[in-house]
Amino acid sequence: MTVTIKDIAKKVGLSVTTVSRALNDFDDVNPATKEIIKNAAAEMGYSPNILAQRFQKKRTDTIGLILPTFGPRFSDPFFSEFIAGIGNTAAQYKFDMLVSTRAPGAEEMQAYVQMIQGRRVDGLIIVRTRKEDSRITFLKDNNFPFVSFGRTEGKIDFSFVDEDSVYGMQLVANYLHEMGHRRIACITPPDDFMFAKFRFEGLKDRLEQLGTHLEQNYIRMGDLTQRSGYEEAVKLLKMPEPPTAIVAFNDLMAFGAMSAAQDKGLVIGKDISITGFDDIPMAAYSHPPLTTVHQPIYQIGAKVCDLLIKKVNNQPIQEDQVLLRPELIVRSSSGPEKLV
Amino acid sequence: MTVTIKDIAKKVGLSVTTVSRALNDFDDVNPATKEIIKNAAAEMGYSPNILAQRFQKKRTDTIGLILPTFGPRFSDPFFSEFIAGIGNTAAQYKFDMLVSTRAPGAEEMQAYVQMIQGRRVDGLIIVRTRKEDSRITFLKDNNFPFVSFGRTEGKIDFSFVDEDSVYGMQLVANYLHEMGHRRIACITPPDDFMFAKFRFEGLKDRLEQLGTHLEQNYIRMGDLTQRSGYEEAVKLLKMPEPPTAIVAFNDLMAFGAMSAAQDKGLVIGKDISITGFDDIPMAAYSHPPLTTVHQPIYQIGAKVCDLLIKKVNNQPIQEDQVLLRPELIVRSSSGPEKLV
DNA sequence: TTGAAAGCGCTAACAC
DNA sequence: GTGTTAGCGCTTTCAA
Repeated sequence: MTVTIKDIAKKVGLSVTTVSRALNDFDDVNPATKEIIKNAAAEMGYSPNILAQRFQKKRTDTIGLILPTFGPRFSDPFFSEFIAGIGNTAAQYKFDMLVSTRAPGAEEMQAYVQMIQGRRVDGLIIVRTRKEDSRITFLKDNNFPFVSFGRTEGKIDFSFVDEDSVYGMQLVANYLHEMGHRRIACITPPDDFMFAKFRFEGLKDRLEQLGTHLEQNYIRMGDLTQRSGYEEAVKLLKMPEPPTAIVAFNDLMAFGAMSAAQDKGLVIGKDISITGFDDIPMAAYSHPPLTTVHQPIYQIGAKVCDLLIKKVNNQPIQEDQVLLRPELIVRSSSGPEKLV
Repeated sequence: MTVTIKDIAKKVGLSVTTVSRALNDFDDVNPATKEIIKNAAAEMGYSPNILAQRFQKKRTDTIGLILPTFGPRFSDPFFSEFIAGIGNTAAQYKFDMLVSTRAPGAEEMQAYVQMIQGRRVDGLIIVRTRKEDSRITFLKDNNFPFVSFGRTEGKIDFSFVDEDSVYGMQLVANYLHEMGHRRIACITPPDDFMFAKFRFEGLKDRLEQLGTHLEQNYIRMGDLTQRSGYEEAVKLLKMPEPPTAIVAFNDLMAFGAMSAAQDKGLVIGKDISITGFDDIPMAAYSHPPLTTVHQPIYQIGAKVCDLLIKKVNNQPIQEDQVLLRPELIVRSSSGPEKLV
């Protein structure tokens, strides 16, 4: 039998109310009484029934995260770090984190519906925003607290943390152009991902400002996995006039592209330049180390979580739309242009 | 105002009891009545208050997972896939998944204490078991349902799913020996990880059976990250008589070791053989593709979750100690011995 | 087949 | 400073 405040009340000969207030450190309880109660509680091994507390307070002290997955082998180092950022922050606030995994689509939306109508969580975190994001529309319509990692198309009237991908890609464009590259290809994810759009814009527009055109057949679409980076790079390298630089829109695809180039016997950083985006820990230890745009994923996770919990708690928030400036990390997967 | 069964009862002119039973599909309710109630519920947009249900039933319908992390950059592709396996299975059972991230140690144990004494979850999943695993001792002592991915030292009287790492490493040993390798090094994680112990045993014992000795200074300790694989490999390659094969105990460290070898100008698979363990998706797309032992992480996650939920639900379980036979995947990071 | 009533463990008006 | 009382929304005896 677990011990309840009623048991404590009986033991110390006080009412449950007093016990409750003492345990919650209300200041209208006699310090002496408070101590008696607390001692008794400790002695009896009392710990509150969280289910009862939550039910009573209509609060779950839990935030939710629904990870969009593709296929069964969902293996993205990006997410584990993001989760760590959220999880550790949540723990500081004594919040729990509920995680679901769903492929984008109907089932995913259903998970959102369940989460909010069952009030399983007090707030939600959205990742990998899309141009028209039905998740966000839904949460706004239902007036449910959420913070997203990423923005959407159109007016943005919600809290988010995002990296300035446009700027990040401008750095890449500047860099490659400076290195003499003109035949530049890219591998993007499907462009309804908002970050894909920003990254593409940043790259294309800046290149054009610099007088270089991003050719249509140099634009390939992948799905963020290493495999697709490999496959698209193979196609690019088979072209009669292959690119001298490949800009992958995330590190995983960049790794795949590197493999493809190496399979062709090319020396990366010399014969061809390849860049990534994200700077996952692995990027520093690939062969060769990857030139990429750094994204502080852990900190972003922490910030998103912080904003959300403050929101849920009705704490004041100074800034609820955070745009971070990324940084280009030049490593040896890139270098001066060399026409093959 | 959210709608409750009381509201429905009022509307249809029946008691809350009947409404409750109808909604839960009890068969002692007149089918006609049942339909009326269900229609009303749907019409009014009723959805049960999960908090109340849970409180009442003393069940959370939630399973917990506390991920052991090291340092802030916790980026292990292994875990995202494992989480997906658990999450998708949990969803089928309509269970939620609570995830915490803690560095091993005091804080971690505290998280376990909180989880179980607050009854935040109905059951827990343990990952990366250690030789003497205080988490497992604790859960057993408290008679709390759990299933682990991995075993411990000594008598194992709890449910687990594990891969037969001993066997997996025997495959590696056989293979390398057959390829002519005699100077074989390995990079293990700290050996209080149970899987490290098994993998080490499998490698060492089999090699000895084959007449090859695993030399003491060829045994390096890493921390499962790419970085440490790199660093330890650098040391190995600097030795007067470097190994002709490096057996990394997970893929991430193998990748790091590959980088180190490549930095030295070695051609992997020719000048030196490097093998991993896990077969994360990336292993097939590294350069060169990694020879490794396949571990069906997604399925393991799914199985662990399945066992745990069955246990929590008191459903019959045919086999609660599952040992899977791994498979060696030979790719091009390894080949015949070549003395440098 | 249906309803009345109790209670899960906790918090919070309100009164004393 | 402390106690009385009600109630959160639901399930579940038990009786009708």
